[in-house]
Amino acid sequence: MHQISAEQLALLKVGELAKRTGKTVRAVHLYEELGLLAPAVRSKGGFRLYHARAATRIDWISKLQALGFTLTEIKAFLREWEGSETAPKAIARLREIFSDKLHETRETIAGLTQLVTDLKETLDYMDSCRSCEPGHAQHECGTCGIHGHGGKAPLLVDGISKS
Amino acid sequence: MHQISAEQLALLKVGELAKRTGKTVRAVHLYEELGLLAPAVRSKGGFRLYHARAATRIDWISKLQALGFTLTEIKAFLREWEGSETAPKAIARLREIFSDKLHETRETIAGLTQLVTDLKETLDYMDSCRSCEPGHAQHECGTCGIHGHGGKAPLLVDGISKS
DNA sequence: CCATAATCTGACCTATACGTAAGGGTTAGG
DNA sequence: CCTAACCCTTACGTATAGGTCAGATTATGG
Repeated sequence: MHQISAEQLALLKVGELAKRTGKTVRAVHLYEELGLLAPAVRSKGGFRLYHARAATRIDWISKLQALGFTLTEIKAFLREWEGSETAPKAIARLREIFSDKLHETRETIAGLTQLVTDLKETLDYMDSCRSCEPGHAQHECGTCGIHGHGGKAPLLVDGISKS
Repeated sequence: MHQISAEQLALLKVGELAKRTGKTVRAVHLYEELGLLAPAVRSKGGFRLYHARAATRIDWISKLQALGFTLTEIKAFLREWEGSETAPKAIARLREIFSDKLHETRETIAGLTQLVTDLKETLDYMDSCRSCEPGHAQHECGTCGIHGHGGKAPLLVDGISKS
């Protein structure tokens, strides 16, 4: 009698799990090697079998990665979590980590926002290059006198000319 | 007569250049290996001597890196630039690259902004854990019933519990 | 002339997150 | 039973951006 439980019916093979999470099989294997994720069971033939929650775990990993955490750091969170005796302690630690990352991410956004401004200025500057005559050689850029702004090119343009 | 020109007086040794740009000497060396930057001259003993514009070049590199370009890509820009015959062509190409990156950066910011929202929600959720009794074990998180929101924990919290 | 700080070249090391190939079982369906 | 599609383990490869010696040479102020 080879009974199959409802549990087992819901189990996913690694390829399925990968597809659902947008990762590759190799990535899932890696997460396991690093101790971030383990299959619920193995088939008698050795296939990894996961239940649906594994996808949640992987989505979680992905989100942390997007926040800039490395897999090694993520592993550390898990170990800390597992090592915590009480819930309040565990949550407090996690809160601290997330709170720090929140600030960090805001700074990152601020930095990128500044870069967006720089890019826009740079594009504007380059737009005035449209009145440049095709006869000019590229190494003459910066000496054309076309640009009104006191001739000062933005760093993103200035940096490329003659070292 | 060992005359020293005004030009030479202004030259920087690699350590100086590094300090001014916030990079390490090794990084400057690397940029040279990759063809991103070259010293104006060498001292008779072989020391690299740069003029001030080298700092501009390095700042430019740093900015591009912050935008997510790799050194290899940056090198490609330089080669394209140098290979361009006319100024308009060269500028047009650069404009395209920057324009693309502008859009990409905006998307990156949007993504990070969403993550900031997620983090805030997650922190809020965790705040309600303060009423959690110390008696609770961390693996009980998610089953405490304290949190009002239909008990649904945010992914950033949910992902960490039992795989 | 001397000592100390800075530099030089060359070469191997590190960390991150997988990719890829090899050689060989396992599943599932027809 | 057979076969295609998957999966397994092992292990080396890749790209990025430097870090870190090591042994030798140069620059410089006293």
